[in-house]
Amino acid sequence: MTGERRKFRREGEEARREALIAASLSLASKGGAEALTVRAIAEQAGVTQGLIRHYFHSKEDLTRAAYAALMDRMIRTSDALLAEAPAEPAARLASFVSASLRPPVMDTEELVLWAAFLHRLRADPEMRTVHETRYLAFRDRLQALIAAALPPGTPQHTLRARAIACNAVIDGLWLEGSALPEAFGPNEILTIGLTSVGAIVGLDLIPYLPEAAA
Amino acid sequence: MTGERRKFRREGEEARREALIAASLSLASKGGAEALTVRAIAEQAGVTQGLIRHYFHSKEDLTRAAYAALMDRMIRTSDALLAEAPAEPAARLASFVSASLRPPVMDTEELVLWAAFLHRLRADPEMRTVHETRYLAFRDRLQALIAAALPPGTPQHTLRARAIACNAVIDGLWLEGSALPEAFGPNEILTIGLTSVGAIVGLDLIPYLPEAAA
DNA sequence: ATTGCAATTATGCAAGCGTATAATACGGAA
DNA sequence: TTCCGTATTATACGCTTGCATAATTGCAAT
Repeated sequence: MTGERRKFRREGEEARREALIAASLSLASKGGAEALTVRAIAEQAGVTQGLIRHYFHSKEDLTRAAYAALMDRMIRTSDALLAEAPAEPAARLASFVSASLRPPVMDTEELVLWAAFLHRLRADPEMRTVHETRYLAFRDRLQALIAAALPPGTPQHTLRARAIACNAVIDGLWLEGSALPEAFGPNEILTIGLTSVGAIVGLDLIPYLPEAAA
Repeated sequence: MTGERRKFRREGEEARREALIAASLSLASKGGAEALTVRAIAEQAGVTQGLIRHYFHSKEDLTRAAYAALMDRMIRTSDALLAEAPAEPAARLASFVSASLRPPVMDTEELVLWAAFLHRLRADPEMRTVHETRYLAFRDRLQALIAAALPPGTPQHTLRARAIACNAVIDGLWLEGSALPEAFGPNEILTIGLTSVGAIVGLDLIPYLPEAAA
């Protein structure tokens, strides 16, 4: 007669933390920051809300962990791509650029997800650190790719400047392509990305444009 | 003895709407989207919260109006700059780029402000339209500047592609410079912006680098 | 089987949110 | 000076939020 108490299984701490983080990212990618309520997260993870405070100090703590996990996932995805990329330097650079300007990276949900955490960077030093780490990780990879594609002996400050610039084009195109997908033709962003990264570093990357899908 | 009812003056509808919009933008630039509560907005505007619903259909309606006002302000600021810019095409292009990569445009508060509205673009078609309008307005100005600086007869699709690319570099540098100001040297972003926009359109813009402040 | 611990659920609470509505007082019209 | 429309304030309601605490139950050790 009395309230039927919900059955449950005991999972390890690690599994529960991962599930809660995954639930947070899933919700944030669809509904932005406002979708991140303890009740919604718990439901998505298949638990009740009390568990959140059992495994995380606060909801903000979970949010930070989710952001760190997201940044980590992005870096690992990128590294996995590079592991399978061609060996030729210019081709490697082109694959890196292309991958950033195509789904699933260039995608409205990905933009929403990123934006969900963006505003917290201002006041939260820990999240700023995570953000900076990821930004530098990407830029360093880009700089290594650029260095490999240019004549040896190119000065370090030139490499740094070009990496910052290329990273900026990619970020800008990603942002605009994700926010206004219908404003651009198929492959337009991709073509422009390769062209302008090529112009900045002084290479022709257009031969490496992947064959299109329509 | 009874509650001292607050004194007030009757302002026109226009003044009150503007005050509420200004209050919204001021709060959002410091505290992001979560700072936008009807009570905080009303206090900042020097009124009580009931007035918001008197002049706006809902808080969401006020938010939309504030976003539109922000976009409008950005465009008018840019146009005012161009009105005072030098006549020579390359110099004009360089001033446009420089202005975007310096305070008060490149600024953490400006980024927070922008991010406060970003997540609403997903589900709100009206705000998407406003966003698209501003994006295209900027890009069109950039494209006109590029066209003026290049030989006449440059094909339209080339101009479009270069405008999209330049806009992306500027956006990307603005984003990164606003989010991580301490990660770059003084004028580094500015120099990189002029260099890479120059590389994309095929001009040398470095001579137009404004003299620095340290 | 029994026990004991902690993982998990259930419940409640105070605060803040947006919104609705009623009461008030400003200021132009007469 | 009075009066009236409405701009403005005051108050309250219902809902959701994050968090705290108490009650339960799965499960490993014995």
